[in-house]
Amino acid sequence: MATIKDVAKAAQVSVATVSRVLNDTGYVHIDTKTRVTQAMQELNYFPNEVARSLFKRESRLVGLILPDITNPFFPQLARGVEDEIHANGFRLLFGNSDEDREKEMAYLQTFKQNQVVGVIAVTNEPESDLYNDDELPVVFLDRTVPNAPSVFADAMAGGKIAAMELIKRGSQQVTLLKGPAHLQTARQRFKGALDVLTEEGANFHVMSNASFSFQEARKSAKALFQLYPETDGIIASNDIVATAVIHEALRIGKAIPDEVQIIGFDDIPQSELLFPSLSTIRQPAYDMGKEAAKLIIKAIQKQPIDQSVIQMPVSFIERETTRKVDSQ
Amino acid sequence: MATIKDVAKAAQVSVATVSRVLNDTGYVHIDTKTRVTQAMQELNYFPNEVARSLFKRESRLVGLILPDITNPFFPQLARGVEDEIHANGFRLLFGNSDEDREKEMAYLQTFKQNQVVGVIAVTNEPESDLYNDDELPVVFLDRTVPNAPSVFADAMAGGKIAAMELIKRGSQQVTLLKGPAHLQTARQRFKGALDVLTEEGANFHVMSNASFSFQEARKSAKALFQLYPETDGIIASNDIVATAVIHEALRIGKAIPDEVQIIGFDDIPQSELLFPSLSTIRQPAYDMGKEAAKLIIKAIQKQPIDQSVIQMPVSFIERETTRKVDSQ
DNA sequence: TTGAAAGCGGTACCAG
DNA sequence: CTGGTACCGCTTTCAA
Repeated sequence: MATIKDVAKAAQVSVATVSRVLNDTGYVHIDTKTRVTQAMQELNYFPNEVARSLFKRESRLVGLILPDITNPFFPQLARGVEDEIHANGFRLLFGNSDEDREKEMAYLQTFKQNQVVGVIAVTNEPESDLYNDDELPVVFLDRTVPNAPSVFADAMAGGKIAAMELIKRGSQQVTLLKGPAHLQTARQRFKGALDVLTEEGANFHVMSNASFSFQEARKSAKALFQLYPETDGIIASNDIVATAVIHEALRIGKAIPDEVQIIGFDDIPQSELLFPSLSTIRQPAYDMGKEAAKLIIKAIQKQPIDQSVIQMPVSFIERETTRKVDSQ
Repeated sequence: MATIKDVAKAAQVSVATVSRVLNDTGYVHIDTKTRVTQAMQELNYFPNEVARSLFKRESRLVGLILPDITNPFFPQLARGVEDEIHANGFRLLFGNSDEDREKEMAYLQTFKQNQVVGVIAVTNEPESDLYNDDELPVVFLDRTVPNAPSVFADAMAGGKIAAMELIKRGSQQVTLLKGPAHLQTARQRFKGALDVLTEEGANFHVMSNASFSFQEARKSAKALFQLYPETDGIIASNDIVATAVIHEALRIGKAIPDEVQIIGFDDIPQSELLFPSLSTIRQPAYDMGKEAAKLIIKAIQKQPIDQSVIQMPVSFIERETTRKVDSQ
């Protein structure tokens, strides 16, 4: 790799001058600029980002911490942030935390050691002092605390919509699958649905399924149909759980959506590919990632931020696990 | 952030000494070592990786280039490499290429500017001079050229197994869905299946579906059942395509697996969650990622590499889109 | 066993 | 308009 010195020598100028044309700062005669530019090309010169970072005390890197890229909700998110930061000349430093505080801390630490300019985190511990560094801009994605710069979906509205759509489509006996208690989104979804069900004076049951894993969800689904065989409408805590419910319904011969309607949350890519395809409450994951990236970029560039808490809208995606409204 | 100078001052030694205890190199008196260590703790000192990288002319970063993290096959790969490099103290610099040469080049360039110690790439252009840099170790994942350090699955064997399993399970009229011609894995799978079908003297058709996208695959699936209604066994070019085939079969009322058996490739996570769940040829994606990471780490550490071309085994995952062998 | 100092590849200030 | 140079934080001779 050629260095700035090599270029300076080739162009017969000082490194200061090369730096000037590189950064387009200060005066430099048009002719020498040409010479320098040529030298750069001939030597296939690209500035060493590390040296730059050292001097400036900041890199062009943004850190992203996700629980697990293998969980189908996160790739969309990741892609959204990556596209946006890439478009702004930043690169992504990435780590899976497995929702483990130690891991999270380790990543954050090394991110800082690499002088990242900002971090975007999907974390269960947004209030921890882990993220309490006023040197380093942080935006929380999907999971958050009040007033922290963050991007998340309107989970409560999602819960409400799910309940309303089920009722509108004629479910009389709804069962609510309550997700992991430590996830605020899950709690909000639950609360939204609960509120509507209560208001509407509907009959319903509540079941906890503490995990989003498919295997766990399977057990919950099985239990659900045994405990509440009269259920004709199910609000699952997310699409994975909804998938397990579909499986169980199919297995025991319940007709979907005629005997039982099912609604999920998230709209992960495979929900469309299920059979029957899953009606669900969509979170705009890709856009959420993008918004988070935009926020962090503004913070990095110290631009004024009008809105640092961004709630994204959710929407009902009607597919085949709910009845058509006309046909009820 | 405290610097090495701060520590030196606090411990009343020179920065050289601090550096020595930091890196455990050279002699340093036990007592001063203690003093230094204490000072580091008190100041919450962590070495600046950027400064280190600059001096050493290499970072602790590994670059990963994938076509698109949103494609369900890749998160597993990514997770495999991330886990392995993380365990070895490296961090991941990540980018989506969309199989676009320009993007790929841009990432590679900035990776180099950030002095990554190695890169792992899923690329269609492994032979391009893009990757022809003898300074920088590269390992190709999933897609490769002969003799380049790489990790990939035995696609040909996969194709063979798929064909054999279908025949063993009684399919008489197989249709082969041929994947994108530019992907070597797709070609190999196809060839493997073709060989077996030919050897066995089976009746079969071939259809091209040039894309792995679900929408395109849908069209191919539709065409397939129109053109070859007698088909009773389908080898799809991957699981996404197989999913589309399942959909179409279900839509037109073909019984799976009784009237038509279907086999996919990859074993992406959702294949298990389909209904009926998909029988498929599994690629050990997570392990492939891990192996690639191990390879790059060896290269980085200049350890001897006995095997730089690693072919991973594939396996038949029997689920519900193929008949049971006993029951035929 | 320790410290001084050069230097990694840039940037930016100050002089000229 | 251009060059000299100090410095970013760390590592590594070299000498003491």
